[in-house]
Parts: sequence; C-alpha cells; structure tokens
Amino acid sequence: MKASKATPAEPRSRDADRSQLAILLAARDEFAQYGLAGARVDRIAERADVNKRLLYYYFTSKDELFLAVLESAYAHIREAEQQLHLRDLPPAQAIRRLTEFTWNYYLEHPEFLTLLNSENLDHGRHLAKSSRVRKTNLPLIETLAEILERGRSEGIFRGGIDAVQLYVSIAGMAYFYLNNNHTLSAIFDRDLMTPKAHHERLSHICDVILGYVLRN
Amino acid sequence: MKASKATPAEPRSRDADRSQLAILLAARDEFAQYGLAGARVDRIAERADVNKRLLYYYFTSKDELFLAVLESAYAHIREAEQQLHLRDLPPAQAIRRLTEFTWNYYLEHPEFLTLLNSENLDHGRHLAKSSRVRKTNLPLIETLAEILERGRSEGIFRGGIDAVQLYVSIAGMAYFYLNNNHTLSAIFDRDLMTPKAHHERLSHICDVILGYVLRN
Amino acid sequence: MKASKATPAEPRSRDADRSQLAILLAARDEFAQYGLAGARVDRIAERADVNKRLLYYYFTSKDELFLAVLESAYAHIREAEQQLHLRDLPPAQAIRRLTEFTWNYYLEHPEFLTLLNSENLDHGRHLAKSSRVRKTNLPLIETLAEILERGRSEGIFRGGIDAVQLYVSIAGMAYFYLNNNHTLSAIFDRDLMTPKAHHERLSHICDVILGYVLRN
Amino acid sequence: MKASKATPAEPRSRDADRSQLAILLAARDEFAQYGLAGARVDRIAERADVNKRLLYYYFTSKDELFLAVLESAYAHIREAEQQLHLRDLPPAQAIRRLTEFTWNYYLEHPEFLTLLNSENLDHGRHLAKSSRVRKTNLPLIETLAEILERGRSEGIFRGGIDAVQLYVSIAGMAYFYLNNNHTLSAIFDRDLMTPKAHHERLSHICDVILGYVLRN
DNA sequence: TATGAATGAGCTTTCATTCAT
DNA sequence: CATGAATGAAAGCTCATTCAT
Repeated sequence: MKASKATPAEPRSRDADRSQLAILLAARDEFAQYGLAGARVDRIAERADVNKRLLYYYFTSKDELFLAVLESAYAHIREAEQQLHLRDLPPAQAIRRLTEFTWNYYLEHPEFLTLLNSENLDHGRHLAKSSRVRKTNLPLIETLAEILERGRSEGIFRGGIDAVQLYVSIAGMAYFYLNNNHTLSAIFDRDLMTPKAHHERLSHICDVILGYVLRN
Repeated sequence: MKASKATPAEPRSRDADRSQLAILLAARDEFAQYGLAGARVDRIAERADVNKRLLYYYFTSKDELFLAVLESAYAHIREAEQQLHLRDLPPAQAIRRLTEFTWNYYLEHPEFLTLLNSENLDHGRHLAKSSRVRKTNLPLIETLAEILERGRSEGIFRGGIDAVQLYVSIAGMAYFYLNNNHTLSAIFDRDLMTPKAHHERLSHICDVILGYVLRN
Repeated sequence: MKASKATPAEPRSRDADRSQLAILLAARDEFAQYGLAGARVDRIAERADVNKRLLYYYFTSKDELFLAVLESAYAHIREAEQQLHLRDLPPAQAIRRLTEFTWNYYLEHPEFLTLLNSENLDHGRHLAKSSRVRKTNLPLIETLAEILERGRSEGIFRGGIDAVQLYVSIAGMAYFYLNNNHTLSAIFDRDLMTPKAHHERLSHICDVILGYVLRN
Repeated sequence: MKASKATPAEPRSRDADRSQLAILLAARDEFAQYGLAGARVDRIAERADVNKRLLYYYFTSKDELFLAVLESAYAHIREAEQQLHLRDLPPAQAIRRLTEFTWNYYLEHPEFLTLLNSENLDHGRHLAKSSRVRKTNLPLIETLAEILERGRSEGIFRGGIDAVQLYVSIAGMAYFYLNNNHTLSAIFDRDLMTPKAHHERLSHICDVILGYVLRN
C-alpha cells in the first residue's frame, strides 16, 4: 500500500498532512452541525476516516480541535475578504461589495455561523486562548475605517460612522436571517430559503446599509 | 368531601403548578446557558429543586421540555411587545419604540437569543411540532405592516417596505451584537458590554432603521 | 354517576369488587404479555383504568399481585376441567376428552402458558407461598388415576401408567407447540398457527396419547 | 513491522476474542436465569469480568447481545445432535437415541429452555432478524424425515408420521417436565428432580414415542 | 375508597479519553 | 504514523413504591 512516495526525503509523509486536514474538515462539519456539546469525537473520526486515536495524537482534545477549527474558519473568511481588494474601489462600491460578500459568504458557509454561536455560547472561551485570531481580524476594521473616511472626505458618506458598528450591522442583518431561518420560517409561516427570498433579502440589506452611509 | 370549594376547578394541591413552573424556569436557564445538547437534566432538576423523576412526570422528555421552554419564551416576548401599544403611536415613534424595545429585551433576556440558536441548530425541529407558536407570533408582523402602511399613507415613510424584512433587520442588528459579543470582543479587541457601548449601539441601530424607513 | 345501587346495605360497594377484578384481569394480561420482570405496574393500572395507588391498596405489591393472578389462573383451568365430568365417561373417551380439552384450553388461553413460564423462571417462588394451589390441583391427578385404573381393569388400557407422567405428556405436547410457536416457525420455516396446522397437531397428540394408553 | 506472522489473519490481540466469548457466556447465563427483561447488563459485565462499556463495543445493545446468545445456543444443540450420527443407526435405535439425547440435553442445559421462553414471549422478534438460524436448524428435520421413511420402508414404523410433529412431541414431553418442574412440583406435591424421577420420566417418554412410531 | 404528586434507586446507553502495541 | 481494545464517569430515562389528602 501507499507505494510510490513522491519525495522520500521529506521529514514527515504527506499522509500526516492529509490526515490532519481530513480531521479538521470533518470536525468543522461536525461542530457546525451539532454544536460543540452535541458534536461527537467518534463521528468526527468516522467522517475523517481516521482512527479516533489519531485525532487525539494531532489535536490533544475535543476543545483544542474546536479551537483549531475556529481559527481556520476566521482565517478563511478574512482571506476571502482580502481578495475583494476593497481599498481599490470607490467608497460606495466598496461598501456594497463588502455587504454582498458578507451575505454570500454566510449563505455559502452556514458552518461559519453555527461555529460562532457555539463559541459565544461558551463565552468565547476558546478564542480567549488564541492570539492568532486578533491579528487575523483587525485588518478588516482598519480597511473599513479607511473606506468610510475616504467616503466622508469625498463628501458622499455621512460622517461619524464607526467601522465596527457598521460591520456588525452588515453582518447582523445577514446573520440573523440565515442563522435563524428555521425559527423565522416557523413563526412567520414563510419560506425564507428560496432563491427569490435570498435575492430580496440581499437587496433589502444593501438598501438599508447604503441608505445609511450615503449622505442624504 | 370535595364539596363546596371556592373555585370548583381548583386542583387538590397547588404544588403541582409551582413544581412545573420551577422546572420550566430552571430548564430555560440551563438550556440558555449550555444549549440543548449541553444542558443536563440532572442540573435542571437541581436548579428547580425537584426530583429528576418529576421532571419526566410533567414534561415527558428533555426534548419536550425544551419545546415548552421555547414556546413560553416566544409567548413572553410577544406579550411584552403587545404592551407597547404600537398601534396607538405615530408611525415613526412606533418604529423607534419597537427598535428600542427589541434591543432592550435582547439585552435583558440573553437566554432568548441562545434558545433560538439551539432551536435553529436543530433545524427548528421542536417548533415544527408546535401549532401554538404561529398564532403567537403572526400578530407582530401584522401590527408592523399596519404601521408601515400608516407611515406611507401619511407620506413620511418610503413605500414598499416589507414588514418581515424590516423586523429581521431590527432584530438582527441587536441580536448579532449581543449574541456574538464574546467573539466580537475577542477579534476586534474592544469591550462591547459597557453601558456606554450599549448606548452607542442602540443609537446606531435607531439611526440605521429610521434612516431607512423615513422618506428622503 | 354510579346511581342506583342495588343493595345499599352491602358492606363495601360493588365498585370495590369491580376495581379489584379489573386490576386482576389487567395484571393477567400484562404479566402474560411481558412476563413478570417485563410487566409494568403503570401499564396494569392504565389497562384496568384505575389509579396506580389503588392497585397497591388491594394487592400490596407487584409480586403479590402476580401470585393472585397465578392462583386465579390455576383455579380457572381446574374449574373448567371439572366441568368435563371425566369420571362419567368411558376411560378411552375420558382420556381423549382431557387431551382435547387441554389443547383447546392452551390454544384459547395463551396467557396461561406464559404465566407458568414466568413462575418457573422464578423457581416457583410465588406458588411456594400458596397453600391454596395444591388443593386446587391435586383432584385432577386423582381423577386421572381413577380413569387409568378403570381402563386397566376393563382390560382396554395397559397397566403401570403413572397419572402425573401421562398428564405431563399430554400437556407438554400441546404446550411446547403453542408456547414456542414463534421460534419453531422461525427455525423450521413453517406456519404453525393456521387452523389446519392446529387441527393436525391435535390429531397427532391424540394419536400418540391414545396409542400409548390403549392396550396393543 | 507486522511482517511474517504465522497466521496472517490473526488479529493483534487475542484478548478481543476472549472478551467477546466471556461476554457471550455471561450473557447466556444471565438471560437464562432472569429472562430478557429481567437480565441486567451490569450483571452480565460483572459476570464476564469486563467493563460494561466493552459489552456495547462488541454487541451494540442488549437486544443484539440476546440474539447472539440465541444463535449460539441453537448452533450448540444442533451441533451436538450432528454428533449422534443418527443416519448411521437402525431407525428405531435412531429415534430412541434422539429422544434420549433431547432429554439429556435439556436436563444438562436448562438455560436453553428459558432462552427459548424469553424469545417466544417476545414473539420471536430476535430470531426473525436472523437468517443464520434457519440454516442451522432445518437439517435436523431432514434427518428425522429420512429416518422415518427408512423405518417405514423397512416395515417397522407406521406410515404418515410428520417429522416436525414427532420432533415437537419428543421435545415437548421433555421440555414441559423440566421447564415447569417448579410449578408441577408445587401443584402435584411431588419432587420431580430426583435422579429416580428423571430416569422414570425418560423411560416414560421413550415408551410413548416408540410406542407411537413402531408399527402395531 | 380513591387519587395526583413525588421519589430513590437503578436501568440501558453514551461520552471523551487512554492503554498497549 | 497508526490502531483495536478498553474504561470511569455520567448521560437520559424508568421502575416500583410511597406521600398527603
């Protein structure tokens, strides 16, 4: 088995990386689906198709594995955001683009939402131990602040907008709709997950956000 | 023997009601704190100061208890909303009042947020079995729609605003901030839970929402 | 409710008897269906449509209730046997009649079989406490012995037949077939519970038993 | 590393087999003694001297463990029957040998009887899921049929005897006596479990069975 | 005679984790 | 690097029984 290794001189085999990644992805899905408390280590190992013991070999414990998943999730969204090159766009377009991106990212990555919920249910216990995460996330706010300032100085944005407040509003309008779609559907008796409904929601969010930042 | 009671429907012992309520409140706190999967039936019984068996006597299972908690949580917030008498207010004031109420309710009832998260993680499985919940919640949207229409006909609101969209935005801006304050604090390195921060957030939300609904 | 009592002077109301009987019948069915260990006191009370506490009031405990059921079951079959008036029949006919009766009784009273199994699994612990039961059952053997002796003296039965042995054989051939029909059906791949199969079985048993007792 | 083993199929550790077998034997005894409902998983683990968790590791649930016990019980008796080499004996001797074997097997393996009772109380629910069991048991009936036919063609057996009927009668006469000896002892006031009583019973059964199959 | 409320002990099963190789 | 075997603690739930009226 496992014949023909590409580079025999390599310190640890490629299998190690592959197993680690498989575990990480499996864990992400399991934690996203069941939450931290509901997730089962057995199921993660099964999903990753590795022996359960190996999971502990690489990640020490369920909690540390959860932290690794969280960090990787944050890294992923922020990396994608960087690809938007918001600083290169005119301010209004930048805000719209960030809003659309946020909506679409949440829509395509529902696991991100539930991972955040789990961590917050836990009072951010895992992130508190992570120094990496601050470094990953602060640039976003800096970028947004720069855009807002640019818009203001160009006279098209109103002044006094706090970047964190704005970002939380953009995220919140998308997040609440998508994360809570099951309860909302139940209590308001309306299917929120059709393509049409999605389109309407994004449109609404853009209206609200741009209506707010744009001067009059 | 049982003759001549003041209220004929009265049961033999009032402790039954008291026990049931104690269980319900304890369960609410436990589910809110740990989520559905993380909640422990033992701990609920302990919190309620009743025998664990009694919990099953009244609520059949952990899941049915969770549903009872959910239903009561929805009933509670909607009842409080009714006390606002939004229909008696001028449209703009009604929207502001609903927004402030929503923010304050979420702030004072963090358990409501995490209960919703748990239920949504579960794809709304429990609410799907509840017919009560629709009846409880639909009036809110009807009221909101009526206010929006009133504002529009008075010429102060823009037209074409969907009540559900608006409500989801109001709720979402409050919800995301409060529910995810731990992760947000961690990644943006900023304390979001000071009174000052709360005040600023509410102020921001009102600006966004009223800026959106008001014409021009 | 419960208007018009027939005899008001009666010491305890008819309801008492009715409840006791309802419990006994419900218990018989429950014990028969699930065995002693598998039977549930709750279910018995439910089946009898009485409060669980009442069951304890009349029968003290699950075990004592089981004993009551057992005693009543034995009384019932022996009473039915007495109605056969075997002593009034010619010997061969008496044996045939007892055989047919036994088969039919077991067929129509499957609960009797499983009750016996439960008691034997328990090493006859309950019957050991019952003096009633010996008195109820011995007459059968005496009757059978008398028949055998009569047949022998008439020259139609072989000699030296022990009444207990014979009775156990008659009962055993019916019992094993009916009590174990599920496993037998499974392992021999044959439906034993059709009317035709029943008829064939009874016919076979009579052949075996009469072939044995009859001389030559 | 794992190279050059004597038997390539051999697992890493033989303790696995030993543990599994210990559990199976302990379960057999526990189920036999208390029935399916009365058996306690804790006690089985204790009897087997293994951790309770291991029992679920190997057998998934109490019910699946019961099925495993049942299957092994059937395999055991049928295997022992095969050792009788009935096909090599003259017909009458073969029938006698089968009868004696059946009696002795039941006498020495009382657990077999109570296991069957449990399964039948349960309507054969477990065996219904087992395909193995039919294959194990059908050969017995084929062998018996062959013997009966041989006896008939030799002119010493009567014709028209059904193998299943005969086997059920042989088994039933032994089974009822042994399985129900406690109730029988109680109601007939006679000790059925002395060596003398056993001898007499076997003798009686052989008389009945051979009297039936032998012509005239 | 009758009953709703309540319980301690114990049930089957599950969990994250570790051992031994 | 990898794994099958094993476990202590605790989970959700059920049981026969008793309390209080």
